[in-house]
Formats: sequence, structure tokens, C-alpha cells
Amino acid sequence: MDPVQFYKCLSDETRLRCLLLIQHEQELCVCELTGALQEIQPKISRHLAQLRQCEILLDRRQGQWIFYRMNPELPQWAKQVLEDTLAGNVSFLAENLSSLSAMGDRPARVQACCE
Amino acid sequence: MDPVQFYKCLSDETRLRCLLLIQHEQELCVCELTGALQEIQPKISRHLAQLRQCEILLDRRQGQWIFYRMNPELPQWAKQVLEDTLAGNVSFLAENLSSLSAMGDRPARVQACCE
DNA sequence: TTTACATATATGATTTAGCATATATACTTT
DNA sequence: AAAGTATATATGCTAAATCATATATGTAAA
Repeated sequence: MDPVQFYKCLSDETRLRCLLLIQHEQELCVCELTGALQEIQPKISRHLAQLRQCEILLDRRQGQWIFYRMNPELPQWAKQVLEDTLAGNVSFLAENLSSLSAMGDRPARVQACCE
Repeated sequence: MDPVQFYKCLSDETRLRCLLLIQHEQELCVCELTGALQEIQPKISRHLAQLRQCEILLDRRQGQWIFYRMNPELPQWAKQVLEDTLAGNVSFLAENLSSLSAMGDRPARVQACCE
């Protein structure tokens, strides 16, 4: 993971909020992120695609939803950076977390039995 | 320190190399950074100005030289991020460090007696 | 057919680079 | 000390490149 490429990914407000929300919630689908950030879907999707292409995020389909999560193979320093950033900036996410929990139509996530 | 602004600063190769070199060496002047990165002086100067304006770096004049160092008032999470990044990317700086030590005309830094 | 998501295209905005030049300090000569 | 020269750094300007957004449309699952 080239550090410049990594930081380019964190240097956009939409992407940083998505990343930290996923870091906080383990896994979120596109419509949850759209609701949490109150942005239009193509905008969120496009940024998630970039994070996926850089291998910071992984995605999985579950029915009609696509869930994004951190790539566990991220180098340790990068995981640490995201953890430190989340820990030091909880207030940055406050509004997004409250929008998220206010969403009435979030998908129920099945607990996969054999992960 | 707004995390988006902070990461915008780290998302450029020239700035990231300057920051990590300063993190590694405590303090460097413009001509040392110019030599270490093998870039033209106005390019280095302009990026340093941006890092100074964002209060990531502080500068001090000593004779004809201007030395840049980390701002000790940086929030803890940001300091941690820079430390983690340096620790996880030593090879990223290898060439710069070798150019730096190959510089014959580096300024002698006085040890200020009462710091 | 509706919901969830992705992507192509066009456009506008931001960022970066490079040159030229300005300023401040130091050095040298008179 | 004054004047001229060299060195170190900063910055105004402009062209080029990069990046982000919105709209429209495509695909896949229920």
C-alpha cells in the first residue's frame, strides 16, 4: 500500500466519513452510508468504488444490498492510522452517526454462521 | 485540526516525504529538503508554506537558513498518525535519506543553550 | 416492476508545477 | 561603514493536470 495513494483516499471528506463510519460500525451498506452522510447514491458509490479499487475496503453482496468493510489485509500501520483517526475524531462523526441511527429502513444483517 | 485538511496535507508525495523526513530528523532546512528530494527549491518552499499555514510545521530562521520542525501542539492523534506512518514506511524514504546524507554542504546547526 | 447499486459522460473546481522575481541575510571589497 | 555580490528562501503568475459532482442510464436481485 503506497502511503501517498492511501492518504489521497483519506483526503476527501466523503471518503473519510465513509471510512471512519465503517471503522466504527464494522460493516455498512451503500444505502446506510447514503443516509448517514445525506448524500446522493451515485456520489457515495463512486467514492466506495475508489476505496475498493485501492483495496482499503472489501465488498460483499447480500441479496439486494452490498456491504462494505475494511480489508483485513491492510498493512498494520494503515489500520493503526484509521484507528487513531477514529479515536481522535469522534465528534467529527456525531451527526452522521445520529443520521444513521435515525434511518428507519436499514437492512437486517444476517449473522453468517460460518465466517 | 480538521482531519480532512490534515489528510489533504499528507496526500501529496512531496509533502509526505518532507513531513516524514522531518519526523525522522527532527528538523531540516529548505535546502536539505531540496537536496533530499532532488526537487527545485520553489516547489519545496511552496509545499512547506502550506504545511506551515495548516500548523503542522513550525519554522525558525537561523542565519540564512530556515528550519522546519513538527508543531509540538499538533493533536495527539495526528502525531500518532505521523509516527505510525514513518514506522511503517521506512523504505519509502530510503533514497531521500541517502541523498540527504550525501549532501556535502548542509548547514551546521548550533545547539541553542537554553531551549 | 421496484429497490439497490454501479458507471459513463460532461462539466466545473481545485491542485500542482515551473518560471520569474522579490526579499533577507551573509560575505567581500573598498 | 558602504556598496556590491552571493546564497537561501518565498511568492506572484499562469498553464496543465487532477479531482469531484451531477445527471442520466445500466445491471442485478427481489
